[in-house]
Amino acid sequence: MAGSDTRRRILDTALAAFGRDGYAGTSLDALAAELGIRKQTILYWFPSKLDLFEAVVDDTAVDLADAFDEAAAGGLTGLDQVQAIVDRVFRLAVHRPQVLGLVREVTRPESPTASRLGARIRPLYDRARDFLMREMEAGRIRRSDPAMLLLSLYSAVVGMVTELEVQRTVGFEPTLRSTVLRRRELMRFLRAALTPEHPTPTGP
Amino acid sequence: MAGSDTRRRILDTALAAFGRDGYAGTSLDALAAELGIRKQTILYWFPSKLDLFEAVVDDTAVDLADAFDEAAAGGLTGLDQVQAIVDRVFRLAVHRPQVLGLVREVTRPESPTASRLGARIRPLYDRARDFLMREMEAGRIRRSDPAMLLLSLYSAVVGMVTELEVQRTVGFEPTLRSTVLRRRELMRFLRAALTPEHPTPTGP
DNA sequence: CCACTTGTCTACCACTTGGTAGAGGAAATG
DNA sequence: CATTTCCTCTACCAAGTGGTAGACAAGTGG
Repeated sequence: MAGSDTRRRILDTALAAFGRDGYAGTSLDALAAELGIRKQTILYWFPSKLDLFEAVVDDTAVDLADAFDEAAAGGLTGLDQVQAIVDRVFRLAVHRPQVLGLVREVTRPESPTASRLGARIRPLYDRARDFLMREMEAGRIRRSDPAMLLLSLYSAVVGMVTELEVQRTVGFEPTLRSTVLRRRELMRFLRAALTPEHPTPTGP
Repeated sequence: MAGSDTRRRILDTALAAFGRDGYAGTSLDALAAELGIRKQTILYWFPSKLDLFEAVVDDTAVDLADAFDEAAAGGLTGLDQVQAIVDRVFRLAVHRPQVLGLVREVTRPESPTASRLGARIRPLYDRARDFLMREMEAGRIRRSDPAMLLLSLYSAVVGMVTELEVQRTVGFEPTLRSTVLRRRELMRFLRAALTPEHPTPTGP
């Protein structure tokens, strides 16, 4: 069926539009124009604007979960695992920056579905927290409140990645070099923040 | 003149509305209803919606600069100065959470005035970067790229503070206790991230 | 060939949007 | 008193909003 392709195209373009202009700032007419179709075709596939938005969010949550899984599959520990995830998020940010835009939009307190992505992401959150807890026990990560630490990490990473997007819109096409630089600096920051006070108990 | 009071009230309520619902998500009619006046009164004081938004941004920039100045006035150095600023930002977040909401809205790449607050804040940014550079020279802060470090700091702080708002909307009225906890955890995070590898040269 | 489904379209609707024109009250100013 | 200035209002408007109804073309299966 050829129509499924339309559905897919709508989802992709809607992701970019919602992430770029926000929910309220995106009109179905504009979205349709961008797609080269009529608004009514969108409403054929998704009964309402809100339904479309929720579908986009669900779709994106799957992508995020996949990326996360992929980065966590290596069975790394401590800072190496953290680094693997940061790398993966950066790769996502470079290849599909819209995803991060949507995350930003959807974590706005008054987002039409403030809780939706949250619910979808919850398992990832729990896994990350458990991971931090385990690594703290093992002395590979500085001991502190895992939930708070996770929040700090999340803020730092998303903030840095968002800033990449800002730079892009302002006109500075971020070079591959500058992106690599940012990622490296962020990792130095995180390493410094996460390393236990007394070095890993490997020596005598 | 009594009208100036109206202007003030419009600015305050608009700040909250724009910060909460974004620019596109805020309608002049809704804003007027919230104020108990007619939309045309708003348009009397501000010729257009965009003008109003820019006025709000400028107004907020002044507040931010003041808070920043106040926190920097003590002439502290190193991590103590950083802590003073974080404390001040948190106080702002607790007393006037709308301000942080607006910062969030205005730093969106496609914000109608993406560059405006940026321009207003630029001096603060430069001062902060210079401060970091000086402190690095003095060995009181871990050496790294000051601009990047500042970005990491900014992300971590704003992210943490935003999360306060998220928590509030989800229903968990953040207690004073939980707020204090967050601030403390953030400071531990930042201290860990900023402390130079070799302790401050105070010993022999 | 017919009945039915699928997908996209045109036509339209009620409502909201930002914005204009100008009436009119209140208060200062002559 | 008359005039002017300041402020808020009512009355509109054209353009856009999300959404409904239904025509129509292209399959699809019997």
